[in-house]
Formats: sequence, C-alpha cells, structure tokens
Amino acid sequence: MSTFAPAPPEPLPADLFDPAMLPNPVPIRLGDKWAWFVLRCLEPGPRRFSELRVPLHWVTPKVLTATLRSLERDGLLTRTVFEENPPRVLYELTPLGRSMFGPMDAVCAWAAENLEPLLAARAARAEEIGPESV
Amino acid sequence: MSTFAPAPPEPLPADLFDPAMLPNPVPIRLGDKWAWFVLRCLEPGPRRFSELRVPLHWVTPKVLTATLRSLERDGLLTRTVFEENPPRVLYELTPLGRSMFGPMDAVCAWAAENLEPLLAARAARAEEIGPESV
DNA sequence: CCGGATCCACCTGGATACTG
DNA sequence: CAGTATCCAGGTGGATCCGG
Repeated sequence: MSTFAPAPPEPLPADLFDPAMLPNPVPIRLGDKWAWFVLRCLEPGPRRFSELRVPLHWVTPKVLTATLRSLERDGLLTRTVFEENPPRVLYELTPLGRSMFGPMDAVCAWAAENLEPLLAARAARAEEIGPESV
Repeated sequence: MSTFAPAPPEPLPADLFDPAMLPNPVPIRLGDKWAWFVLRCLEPGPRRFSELRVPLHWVTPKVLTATLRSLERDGLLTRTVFEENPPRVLYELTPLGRSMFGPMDAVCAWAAENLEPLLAARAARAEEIGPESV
C-alpha cells in the first residue's frame, strides 16, 4: 500500500484553495439538509406545496419554504403562483436543477457500494476514537 | 419544456424516504465544511498535521483536528503516531477514502459546467426573492 | 510539534401560532 | 391553501489559551 503512495515530493502551497470558495466549499446545496429530498420529490414532475409536504411531513412549513426559496434563488427550480382562490403554487425543476441528478446519482452510487464499510468503521471506532465532535 | 414533464400521475407517498437517513440525508461527509479540502490535500500522499495546516491556514487547529477525527472514524483516513521527540503524526487516505474522489469529481465536474449560471441566477434573484435564509 | 480545553457567537433548523 | 411571524434550542465552527 505504502509502496503505491510514496512520500509526496512537494509541500502543499499555501494558496492551494481559492479563497472565494471558503465560505462553502461546495457551492451547490449539498450540505443543505433537505435540498436533496426536495429535488428528488420534484424529479417526476411539478408539485404544489402541500404535495411536497406529504413525503416531507417531518419538515416544518417554514423550513420547507426556506429550502424552496434557496433552490429558487440558485435557479434550480421555479415557483409559479396561480392567482386563484384557493391559491395554488407550483414548484418545478429547471434544466439546471435537473442536471444536478448527475452528481447526485454518483454520490448515491458511491454510498450504495461503500456505505456499509463506512458505517461499520464508524461503529467499531466510535469508542476507540471518541464520540463525534464534527 | 412542460410538454416533456407532464403532471405527475401519482401523489408522493408519505413514506418515500427512509427515516433512518433523516438525521443526515447524505451519510458521507459532504456537508462537512472542511472534509473536502482535507481529502484533496491528502490525495498526493500522506501528510503530517503541520503540512496540512499550510494550505488550510484559515482553519483553526481544533477544527482541523475534529475534521480529521471524523474522517478517521469513518475509515476514510488513518492516523499514525510516531513516538518520537518531537512527535510526528501522519495522516493517510485509506482505499475507502480514495474511493470518494469518484463522486467528488462528479460534483466538481458539474460545478465546472454549471456554476456560472447558478451564481448568475443567485445574484440576479437575490433582491427579487430576498436574502438567503437557508 | 500536535494538539486538548474552554468559552463563545452565530446560524441552522424547529415549535407553535396565526394570516391573505 | 400556502405560507408568515415569533421565539427558541441545539450544534457547528471559531478564538484563545494551555499541555504533553
């Protein structure tokens, strides 16, 4: 193993990373707690707010609204208000939002293959290393 | 556009998502603020703590330690202590950790292609939709 | 040299109640 | 129906100092 990874010849430069990406390393909403779920819910087609609340019933409306707003701000979905009574609002993925399923599927494929050893390692070394702090 | 995405025929089931994955939807350290940077730093080969601090000089040692510990707990890297004076500690990626570059590269490729429209949309709709809340 | 300990500010996310 | 308003709790990330 170590023969395949000799000591790195070069020290790492201090400016290896662009300071612009420091606030959030991945500029996509990968760290967002609910964005993945929302995107998956919209994959088959547009949905209204109350439809989304069914599979996301453990999310409060405020948080769901905030998640939808941030996804809208990033151009990943559109929000269409129908001026009716009762009101109706449709959320629909944009092509940009739909393009996110590519990397998302890659992550899911990785998880499907490697999640088991990861969780095993986590459980095994939980007390050995200590409880999680991050 | 909308002709390609007809109204979804089925309502979304209430148990669409596994409750086990609710605490963190992505079980990997994708949401971790610094994990990506650390993994990239270790890609060429093993590094010691102080070497990692050079490109990650905007991370406090406490946080860097916590990040490394969580990655170690998950089996993505190993931590080797050399009982010398002065002490020396080597961090090295495991095959499992190295396998994460696959999905990471997929995400980076997506960002390389689509980041510009995303940031443009974010900037354009910032005041129109409102400041970010999530 | 490699962190641990302590304290703290902020921000995400949540509970509850209420409205156009 | 589709949210908003308000308040609040927990946790992450950070600053600073200290130890082996």
